[in-house]
This record gives sequence, C-alpha cells and structure tokens, in this order.
Amino acid sequence: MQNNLPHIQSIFTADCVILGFKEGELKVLLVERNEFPFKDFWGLPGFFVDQNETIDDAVKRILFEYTGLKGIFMEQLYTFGDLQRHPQGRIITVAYYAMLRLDDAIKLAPSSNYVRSAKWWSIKDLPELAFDHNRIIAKTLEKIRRKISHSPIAFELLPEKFTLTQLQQLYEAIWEKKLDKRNFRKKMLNYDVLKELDEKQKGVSYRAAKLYKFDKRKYAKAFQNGINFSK
Amino acid sequence: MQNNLPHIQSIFTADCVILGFKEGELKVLLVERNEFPFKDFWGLPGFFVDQNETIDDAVKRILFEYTGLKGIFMEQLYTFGDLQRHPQGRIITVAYYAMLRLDDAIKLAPSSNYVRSAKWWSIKDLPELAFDHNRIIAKTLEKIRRKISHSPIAFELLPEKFTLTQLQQLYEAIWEKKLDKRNFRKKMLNYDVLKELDEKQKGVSYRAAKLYKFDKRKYAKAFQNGINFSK
DNA sequence: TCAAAAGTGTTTTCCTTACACCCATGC
DNA sequence: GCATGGGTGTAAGGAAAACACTTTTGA
Repeated sequence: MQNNLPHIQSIFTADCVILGFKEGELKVLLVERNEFPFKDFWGLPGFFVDQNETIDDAVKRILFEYTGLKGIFMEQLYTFGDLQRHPQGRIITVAYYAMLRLDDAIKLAPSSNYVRSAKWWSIKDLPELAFDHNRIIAKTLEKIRRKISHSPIAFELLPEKFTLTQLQQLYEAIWEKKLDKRNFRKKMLNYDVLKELDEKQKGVSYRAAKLYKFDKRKYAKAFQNGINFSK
Repeated sequence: MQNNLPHIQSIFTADCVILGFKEGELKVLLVERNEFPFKDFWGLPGFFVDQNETIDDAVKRILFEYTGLKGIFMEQLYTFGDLQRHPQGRIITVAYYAMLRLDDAIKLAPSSNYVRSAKWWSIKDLPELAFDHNRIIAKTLEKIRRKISHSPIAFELLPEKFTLTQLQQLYEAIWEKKLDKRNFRKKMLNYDVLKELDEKQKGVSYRAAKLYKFDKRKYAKAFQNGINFSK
C-alpha cells in the first residue's frame, strides 16, 4: 500500500454456494454456463462486484436476483486465488455460502445471459463443475459441519415451523451420520432455544408431529453459556 | 465471469496479523507507516500480491522478509471489502494470521520503504491503527479463541520445549480467563498429545518444571476422535 | 529458611450414550 | 386393523468443575 497507488490491479469475482434442504437432502443451487470458459458445465453462481458496493452487498444483490428473496442468511467462506483456477489467468474469487428455506415455492430466475438454466442439485451427487467449484462446495460442507455445532444455522434451512424429526434429519444430512432419536430430542429441547407450538403437522397419513419454532430470544440467552450441539 | 473478461479490475492487497507470545501476553507485529495514507500510524504489514503467485505464497514471502523465518504457521482469516476502508478507493484486502515462536531472537527486518520501523505490540493495548486494522486484529482474536479449542495451534506460539504452566498461560492469555491448574493439567495430559521429556527448565530460582513437547503423531491419533480443549 | 512456583486427588455434578416399546393417525 | 412415524425414560459411564496443600529448588 503506497502513496501513489501503483494500480497493480487484479480481477476478482464472488461465487456463492446457495444451500437448501429438501427430501432429507442438502441441495445446492447450480447454474448451467452458457459461455466460455467451461461452457455447458454446471457451476456456482458467480459475478463481479461493482466498484461501489461491498462484497456483502453484491452477494445480497445476486441472491435476490436469483431467488427473489431478501434477508437470506449468508456468510463469507474463503477467498480462492490459485493460479490455475481460471483458464484465462489468475482470477481471485471470494466465496460465500447462503442458506434458505426451500419450502416457499422459489422461482429460480437466472438473470444473466451467461447462464442457460439454474437447478437445485443434491450436494451428495454433483458432476464435475466449472473452475474449482467442487472444492468450494467441499469447503462449505466442512464449514457448516463445524458450525452447526455451536451456531443456530440449521434453522435457516428449515421452514419457520418444523418438527423435531425434520431438524434431526437435517443434522443427519449435514453430518452424514444417523443420530439417536431420544438423545437428539432430549438434547435439543434441553438447550431451550425452541418454542413448542400449539400446532401439528398436516397432511400426513400417520400421527402428526408437534411443530416447533426457533426462538431467537431464548437462543441469545443460551448462547452466553456457549451452546454446543455436539455430534 | 464471462467469455471476454470485462476487466472490471480491482485493487487488492494482503494484510497479515503476525502473532507471538511472550511474558504471558499475546503480541502482534505492527509496522510504522512512512507514507500516506495513514503516514505515522501503526498498522499491519500489508503488501500486493504478484500476478504469478498464489495469495498463500505471497504471505509466505512477506513473512520471510519480515522475520527471516520459513514454515511459519499461517491461515487465511477473512477478506475485507468495505467501501470506506481505504481513503483512496475501495481496496479489497485478504487478511491472514500467522503464529510463530518468539523465543528465537528474531531480527525484525522491515523490507519495504513504506515502513519506518516494526515492533511487537501487546495485543491488549493497541493504539488506533491504520485502515480497518483494529477490526482485523479483533477478528483474528475471535478466530483463534475458537480454534484453540479443537486445533493444536497453541503449540505454534510456544518454544519447542515448554512447561505445562507456559501452555496454561497461553490459553489464559487467549481466553482472557484464569484456568484451574489441576484441571488444566489433567485434561491436557489426558488428550495424549504431549511427550514428556527427561529434561527440566533451567535458570529459574525455584523448583524447575518438567519440559514437554507437542507430539504430532499422538495428535493425529487423538484427532480422529474429535479432540476438544474446552474452556 | 524463605520465596516462588511445581506438582498432585477426590468428590460432585452434569452431559453423553446406549437402548426398545407403546401411541396416535389416516387409509 | 395395519402401516407409518411420533413420542417417551432410565441406567451407566465419562468428562468437567470445584477445591488446598505439600514438595522442590535456588538464592
């Protein structure tokens, strides 16, 4: 950093891993590229950041353009700058991940002409993606596997009202590990961050489960003591 | 990302939070700036990344230039892109943190002419720094506070041979919290990641303590089971 | 012999784990 | 009435936390 900026300029982009949860599986939103490089490959939604917006704002903007949603949970993941990651030269990308509730009928609206289509993919069964996007998704998984132990990010992926079984399935999907139903419920209720509702599941052909809400106020209290949704 | 790169170019830098541990305190290496902006302010060592090196390599290079050391532990922290962080326009910086053993007499060699001097500061008592560097250091602290619970990064800051009391003081400095001696030792030895040496502290005017080494092989085993140096 | 830090065990409490059966509902 | 998931308790083991005194050493 010098007085007269030497204008060593670099190209950088932002890529976003948009996650959802449906049918007991973690899903990731991918786009089909319509231009070189990696034409016809699937990859993460990526974009340039304007000179007059923060990276966070740029990601919010793009999330809105793709999903029509605002206020989505998002967080910076990592910045990738390998020399080989882009065939046209070293392009640095700041990767983010975002989490949203897939229950609302989200209309996917790929807004840019470099994108042919957009689709939710099961994160367990991805093709070879453009650039280093497989690696970025792998790193996202590592991150959220750790993070759901001490942060209430799981609730970002669930409908506002959910059953304990849905919550458990989400943890199981992220950790790729079966959990004991009784222990899971005991522990989760013990944290005292859920609000039990006077409402039950509807439209199922078996005993309807109670619905719960995540309670931010309770969580704020519990957080002081260092909560730990351990495996 | 498009076929013909639109060359929306951005300036970006890398900044490095270099940490050491001495006299029971966490230290951070700061440089005194010799040029505008923020002339005469102290700040983090920052630098441009060449077009043909990865960000990691650039940080390694700079660490070597400043300290004469290679193989220092380092990790990416976060990428900061606020619009106001640099008075001359939006400059994105990728922040790293690094940890080294301060016991070796490290000769600080500020290599660049934008730096007047370099000095170790106690992290608890910092002046107002250039740019958003106070914030970057705060974020580093948050990160390592979490990270020392499940990673053996503490050992990066200690001499190769250390006493249990030194190790405890380091945890206490990072967590800003007194720990119980007996419980700390019991727990730490229980993890089975330390090797007890046939050697004792020298040059102290009281009962000399046993020296220990961190044992990477033992750690690798313990790691499988999900180690947790909890508070 | 004194000052300074090293070193050491036990008890209580709490969290984690393992484990299996009956219940409610819709079809 | 049957298939499907909902919902529940207890015992045992292990980790965490609280707590204070004796030992060693050099000056």
